[in-house]
Amino acid sequence: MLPRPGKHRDMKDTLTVSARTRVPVLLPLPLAGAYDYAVPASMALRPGEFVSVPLNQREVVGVVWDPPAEPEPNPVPDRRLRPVSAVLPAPPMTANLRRFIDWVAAYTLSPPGAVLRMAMSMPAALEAPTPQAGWILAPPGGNSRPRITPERQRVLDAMRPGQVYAGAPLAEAAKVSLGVLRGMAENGLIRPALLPHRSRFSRPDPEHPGPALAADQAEAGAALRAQVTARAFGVTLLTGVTGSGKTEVYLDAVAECLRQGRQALVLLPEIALSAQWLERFKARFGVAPALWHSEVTSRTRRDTWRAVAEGDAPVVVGARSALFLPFPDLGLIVVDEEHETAFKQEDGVVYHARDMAVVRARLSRAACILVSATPSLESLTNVEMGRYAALHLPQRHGGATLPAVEVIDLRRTPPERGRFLAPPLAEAVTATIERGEQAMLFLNRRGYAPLTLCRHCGHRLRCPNCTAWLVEHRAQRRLQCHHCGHAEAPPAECPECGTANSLTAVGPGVERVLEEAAALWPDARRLVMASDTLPGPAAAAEAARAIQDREVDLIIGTQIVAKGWHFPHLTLVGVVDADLGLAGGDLRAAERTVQLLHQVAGRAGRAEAPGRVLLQSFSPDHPVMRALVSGDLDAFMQEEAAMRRPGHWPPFGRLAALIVSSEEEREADRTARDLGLAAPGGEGVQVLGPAPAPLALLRGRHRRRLLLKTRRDIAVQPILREWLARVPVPNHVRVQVDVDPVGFL
DNA sequence: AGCACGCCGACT
DNA sequence: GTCGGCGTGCTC
Repeated sequence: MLPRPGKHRDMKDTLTVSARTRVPVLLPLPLAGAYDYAVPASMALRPGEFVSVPLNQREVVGVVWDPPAEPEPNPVPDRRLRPVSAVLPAPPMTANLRRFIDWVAAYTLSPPGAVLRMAMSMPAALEAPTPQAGWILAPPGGNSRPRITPERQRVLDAMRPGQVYAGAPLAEAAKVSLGVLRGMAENGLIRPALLPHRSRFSRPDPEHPGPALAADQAEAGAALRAQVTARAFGVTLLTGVTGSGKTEVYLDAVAECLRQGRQALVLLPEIALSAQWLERFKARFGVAPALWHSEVTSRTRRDTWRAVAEGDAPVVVGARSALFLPFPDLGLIVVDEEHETAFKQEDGVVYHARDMAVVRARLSRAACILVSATPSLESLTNVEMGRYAALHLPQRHGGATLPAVEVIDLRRTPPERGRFLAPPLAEAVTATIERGEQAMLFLNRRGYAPLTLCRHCGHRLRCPNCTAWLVEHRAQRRLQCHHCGHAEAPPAECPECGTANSLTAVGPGVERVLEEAAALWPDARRLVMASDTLPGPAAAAEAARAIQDREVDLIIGTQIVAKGWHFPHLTLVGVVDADLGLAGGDLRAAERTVQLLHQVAGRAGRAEAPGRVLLQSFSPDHPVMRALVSGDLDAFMQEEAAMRRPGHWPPFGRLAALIVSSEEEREADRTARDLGLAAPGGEGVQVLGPAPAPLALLRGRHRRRLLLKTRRDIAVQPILREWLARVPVPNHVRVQVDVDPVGFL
């Protein structure tokens, strides 16, 4: 019996062009890899194309991925493949962004689709840019001669050949209704056409007369420009104290990148994306850059994504997620405040944006500039090893000098009982305000008090879901957990022993410092700056303006005051608790404290008036305090290096953390123990733990932690992959992998 | 990540 | 007797 023609054709297709009729499609879902789909004969697909494909009962947008280097061991048979539904009218994803996504997935041990999802956080951008937005004159010579009414004539008179008109203005100009236009379109007199899309992103002008550069700035700028002109990968660490003009120097490199016709990306920690920074950009280039961060609304997100993909947004300034934008020709990535831990994404795909920026720059053959007044030991070590170039700006400009830093020994001059400002600090604030200058009190703790205690039985109010105290927010009359969002009303009596009026606030938060300040300086104009008192960039910008315009005498703030601000009349900074960040066994506690307090100190004395910084501490001899007083951060970092090198701690070795978590404590313990028993070993490989994670209970999940530490020349990923494959993980138990952990998790 | 299937409590 | 809770498992 002859085969049926249809069937015969099917087989021939399968046999002869199967290699071309099957494509891998990566979906923005946490699946193990790309799925294969059949390509309809009418469709030409290349890697990078955005496509819509069926998945289960729904349609999902994905990206045609590259064929695997070696064929899969047991592929889904052709017959079971479902066809690609449609190709979306969007610029295809470039090969280098695809390589970047693969690289990040492999490095962080994340499913590639989870990484792809970060590059697809703008679904609407993939649709055709609103079709039929306008009208154009149809070419003459149609078969039928439609009737030309006076109304239609007026429309024809209002249009010039080849030009596209938006409907509403055209109808208005011709004094007709929109219905007339529709009728004319039906009769072939006019045709729908896309309006030439006016980009909402102005091109920054590299030749715009920006601020003049001092000699040292110009020299550093020239070195960076040369790196951009080379059109090759390279990393430079740009350092210099606050006020030395690092921003103007790297903007000079951005200008060079624009002259080269390539795109530039500036990454900032979210909180440093201030109005003041944007002003400096505008001063240099005449226009604002495209912005990309979590608060950019969906419409702007869509337009920005599309503009980036089409090369219409030459400069993007954004938070870490901007790394996954579809730049077709990225020539420069700047990571400002490169030491900031905010660059580390802790949920979902766990990655460090500074490190991934270097990778994306390498894949794009772009220059990369890491910028900081207080560079990370990682970057300093990379300079020392010759992997990164280094540029340093030694002096402050505008005649300003570095502030004098002193420690107030809280053991010798303690504050009054129940107070938190020691007499020397209070006196300094009084004197500063009396001189008509501004003072700032810094305390990196929100709310009124970090702990509430029963005076009768000693009970402490804890979060029911986390290993954490509830923080009192007196203004809102709430007790809050800063880890899970749990909030409750302050109880009238102790929940443990039932004693009334026995609960007492222990320790200060900014609200409590404000209370003390109100008592000490009732006439001073006070302003609290914390993430919960400044909801959004507009409020922050208004606060900054009020401070610049001297409407404020005393600023009380958490770490959001540390970055990106220029307060010209601020001459005194008091750090209420300089020891705060040092508690806990964190590897980088000292480094981070120095960086944060140095940044805060840098707020003081930026204009003519010299600045003064007072650190309240119980351990004035701690290396951190000594480093801040002497200002010799280089020596401090060398001591840090000397402490970490012998044990192969980062950056002299590699670290990966496994966080095992479960709602059932026993399950978490059991899986953590099993992982511990199956731990890899050998020369240069060590596993620490399991141990309760620093937050042993978080959001109702019990957490255990293991740390894998290896020599620097040993990659952790293959070891982790084999290790995890050996240990079965029960349902409801999660094992989160964190390669290069920072902070304690 | 969705969306189905599947097996146990309060309703017309 | 059904509607619906969300546990678990699959998607080329």
